[in-house]
Amino acid sequence: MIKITLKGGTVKEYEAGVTAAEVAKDLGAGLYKAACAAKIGNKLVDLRTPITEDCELAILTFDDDEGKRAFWHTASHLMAQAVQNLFPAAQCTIGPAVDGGFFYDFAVEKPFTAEDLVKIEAEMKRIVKEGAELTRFELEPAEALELMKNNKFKTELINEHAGKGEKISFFKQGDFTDLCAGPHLPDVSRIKAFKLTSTTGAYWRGDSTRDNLCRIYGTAFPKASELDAYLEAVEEAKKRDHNKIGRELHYFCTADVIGQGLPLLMPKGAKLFQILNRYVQDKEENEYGYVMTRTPLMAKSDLYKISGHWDHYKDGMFVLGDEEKDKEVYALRPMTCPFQYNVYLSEMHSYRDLPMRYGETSTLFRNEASGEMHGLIRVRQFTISEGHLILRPDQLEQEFKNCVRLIQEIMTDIGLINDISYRFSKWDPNDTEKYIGTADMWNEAEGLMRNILDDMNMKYIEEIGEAAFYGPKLDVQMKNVHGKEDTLCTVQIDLMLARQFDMTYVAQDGTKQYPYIIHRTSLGCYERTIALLLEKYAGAMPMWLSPEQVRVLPIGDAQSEYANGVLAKLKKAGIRCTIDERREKIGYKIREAQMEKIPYMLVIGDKEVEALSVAVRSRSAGDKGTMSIDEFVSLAKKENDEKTLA
RNA sequence: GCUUCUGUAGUUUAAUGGUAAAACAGAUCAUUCGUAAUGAUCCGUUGUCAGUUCGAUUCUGACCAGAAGCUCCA
Repeated sequence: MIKITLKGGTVKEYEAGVTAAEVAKDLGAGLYKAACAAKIGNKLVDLRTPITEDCELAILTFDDDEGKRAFWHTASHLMAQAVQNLFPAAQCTIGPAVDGGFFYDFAVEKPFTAEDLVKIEAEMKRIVKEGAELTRFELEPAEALELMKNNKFKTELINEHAGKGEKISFFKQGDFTDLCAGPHLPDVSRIKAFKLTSTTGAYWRGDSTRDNLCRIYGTAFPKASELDAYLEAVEEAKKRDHNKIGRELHYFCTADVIGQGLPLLMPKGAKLFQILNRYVQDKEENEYGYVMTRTPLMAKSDLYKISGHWDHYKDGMFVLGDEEKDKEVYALRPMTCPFQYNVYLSEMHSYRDLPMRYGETSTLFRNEASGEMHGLIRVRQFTISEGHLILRPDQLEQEFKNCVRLIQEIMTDIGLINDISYRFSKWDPNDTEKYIGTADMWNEAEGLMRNILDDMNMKYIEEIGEAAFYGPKLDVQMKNVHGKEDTLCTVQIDLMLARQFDMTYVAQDGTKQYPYIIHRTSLGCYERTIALLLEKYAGAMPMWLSPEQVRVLPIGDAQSEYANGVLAKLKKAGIRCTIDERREKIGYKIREAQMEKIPYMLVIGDKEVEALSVAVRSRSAGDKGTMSIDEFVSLAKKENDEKTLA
């Protein structure tokens, strides 16, 4: 007999060799029916796994993240089976669970169409009705290769696993067998509600030089109502898409003749940019000891050769001129680093001068691949709150922490602090081509960063191969309405580029030393942040970020003089406001202001003129009644100055 | 760059191998109105370039642009 400790600390005894499924059944029929996978200790296992020794056991259902993934993963096998039945020539490759569902990649002659998806769904329904059990079995690599000999993709995977001396595990349901590590549901019939959402291209193993596969995305749930709720939530989220709302509300637009990835900020977008920019610059200068630079938007290729960009990033740069023909070739800058380094290089620095904190509102140009552009989130020209800190090694920790603190303060003020996550982006030691410097330097830089992050008790995920070519990064990540994650801000430790540029300081002992460098952004890329703010607030910007904060709405011409007086008072108080003096009904003017999501409307009629007051309407709370002009001005000013987010 | 899809007025949407429709927006006129749409009149369009055709917005191709995904993202 073995002792199994369950959730909540209950201990039960079972025969050795009992499976997790059997334990679940023993605990309750409901739990058994809902079980998707299990966890023994910290190890995720299939429900069929026999348990041979004392352990902690958790039965995972669809409500657990890992249970969901097993559910979706099984759904992907179900889909693969349906595809195999309908398109026998389609070769299966891989099909994992992802956030919100699953996909499966197939090698096919002709990509699937929307009609094909409908047929595949119908076939899946038929299979579910039959209700095949899934069974797991293992083979020696040679046997596995024999079984999958007609599938070059599976063969490649088997050979890789075999190289590690592993047995090869398979899952089989009905007549469909797939190479897979699991875990899986015991039975496909549990997958009651599913939808195939889209079909797209994908590369084998994510490598653009290899086979182009056809991917089908889908999602699945135990209940139809859950599926409906999910699909509705996805639709709702899309309504907040900055690319839609930002254009509708006239924050930005694009023009075919100007080019891809080159959005135009309209007056409202430009105003929001200015609000954020002034706020960031003031904060950096007044609270964090930055000095500003203003450096050129382009440079000779020589500069990028020193920085390493010419070797590591030339494809991503807009080069002006022809290297073959022209004596000198220029390129638009894809980053600010070497420009600010040259500011540093222009004079001698003592250890007493450090840290030097250079900030710049910096416009950059990156020649992104044509399929990459997305609204304001991925563009070819953008402006970031750039900064480089030149430091002595002993200053690294403090300065790094301050960079993180600055970011956190800004994220708090603009209301995104609870929407961001942190990523520790490391180099890939197996892909040294992409990086400069030695393994020792990388280990040192990453060790320094890890210590600081842990010292700050920061929660972060680690990602290999996401580092900059010159150093590790702490990336501040945020998801857009489509669930796609992008980097908002970054703080990077660079022990390498000071050497490339021969940047030095004179130490206490008179020797020349190489400084450490921190590359960082505080608010990140303005365009991207504006995009994510639009999505966060569905266009209804908090007062302090609203391009137009108050609109004065006189009911008729008779109130014009008084209304303009109110406008002047607001302007004097620094409130961004306009007046709508058109001869329209008040309901019409209100509707427009409401749809433009202006925080406050001030209705002015004879009563207000008489009482020297204003009738306040808020976009969220509606008619708030009348108050004196001064009362409203101080209320508006307070909300603006305190950066109220509600 | 790759896969799939899309492109009709400023915007949202309709229709068609044979003169392209509506709403909103805009302009003009009238209306001076109390918390989400006053009325009338006018204005304006098939992304671009080729091809097929007597005739193309419709079919085909290329290009341009947009969407989702892949790849990429210093």
